[in-house]
Amino acid sequence: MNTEPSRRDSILAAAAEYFAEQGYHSAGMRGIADSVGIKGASLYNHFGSKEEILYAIALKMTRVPVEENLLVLDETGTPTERLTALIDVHLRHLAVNRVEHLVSLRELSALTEEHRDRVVEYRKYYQRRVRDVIAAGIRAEEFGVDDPMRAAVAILDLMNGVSWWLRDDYDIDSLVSTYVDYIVDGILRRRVGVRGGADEVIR
Amino acid sequence: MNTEPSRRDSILAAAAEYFAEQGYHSAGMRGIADSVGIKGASLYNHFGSKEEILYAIALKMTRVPVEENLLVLDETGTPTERLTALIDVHLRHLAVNRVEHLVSLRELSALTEEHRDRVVEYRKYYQRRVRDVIAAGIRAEEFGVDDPMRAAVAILDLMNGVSWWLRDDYDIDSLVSTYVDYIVDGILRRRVGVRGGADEVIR
DNA sequence: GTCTATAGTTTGATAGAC
DNA sequence: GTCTATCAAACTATAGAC
Repeated sequence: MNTEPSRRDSILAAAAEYFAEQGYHSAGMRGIADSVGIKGASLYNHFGSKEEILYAIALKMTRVPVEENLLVLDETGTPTERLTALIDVHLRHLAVNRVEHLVSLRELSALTEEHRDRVVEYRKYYQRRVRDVIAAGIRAEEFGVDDPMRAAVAILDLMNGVSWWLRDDYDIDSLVSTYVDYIVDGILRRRVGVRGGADEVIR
Repeated sequence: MNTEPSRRDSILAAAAEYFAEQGYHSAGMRGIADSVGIKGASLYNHFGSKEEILYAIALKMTRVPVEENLLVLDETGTPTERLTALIDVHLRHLAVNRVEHLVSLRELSALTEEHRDRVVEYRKYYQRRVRDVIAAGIRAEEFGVDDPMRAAVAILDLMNGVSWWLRDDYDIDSLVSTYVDYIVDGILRRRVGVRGGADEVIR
């Protein structure tokens, strides 16, 4: 098995770093090529255009979470357990791919309309799946919120905000545990069983 | 009193719209000028450079909140009351200046180092003030979180995330009320007085 | 304060040798 | 697949007439 990163992957990694630091439109093909150790023109042997590089990054950061993170929602368990598992994998995936995540959030408007639509579709699907597990939690009387979609948007904003400030030396286990707490026991106000419903707990 | 917007203000509004839509580096001086109804060269009678336009937008969206929003933290009241008031004014300010807010969040890296430092300083100060009122709430046994700074960052990510998706016809009163709930009764797990502490309520 | 005209760079992308 | 050389276009910013 070959562990060498392909040239294509090297380009994507260098471009993501560059786009994150300077912004997509400010970063030039020559700069990206420099980081990889080749000349600007050689990039076009691997990608048809600069926008296709951005699209590859954005697609990876939206399709992979849909295909991998969402699997934990299909396993057996209560809505609380399944959502907790999703928060865990979501934040860990974000932490491992922090710059790519930041770029795909921030540079969405730089994509062609067709590519942007594809990316947005994945994001909306992810959002709906989060909404659905929240709705299931409400029906199971585990969660105490009114509007599952609004809660899903808030929760995703909260988690994705991490990509703006996360540092490499940050303790991810601690981050995950805190954010599970903020979301499941906090925003969604997980009910406590015998102690009564959320209405008694709050206000 | 003159209610006409100055040419300078018209430029800022048009530029913010343009930057929000296309991104700072992609938006050209000609396009901004077109929106205002003048030629590109005329912009330089009002701003020394394109970057100064961005700086004016970013500065307005960081200095004004510090000078105005934070006033509510100095009024009398419990930490819960003061933080609730801050969430209210923060979200309303964000809603009124949505595109400027989005631009100043997203295009921070396009500022010169000196300008970026100034903007970041305001943001950090704002963050510290939020942290402080959370810390006061913990001491008063109103809030049940461990790390006030981490909670402050999360709360600001949650609120600022709104600028990515808010639409003009959104019901702001409802938004404020939901987010106060998410934050004060949710993330910070406001204690309930006689019913016992957060330890009893959660888990 | 706005205009026309343009300087001076830099950009994304292509052609063709090797 | 990488290189050198280069094109055409777009950019920010300036000069100078009005």
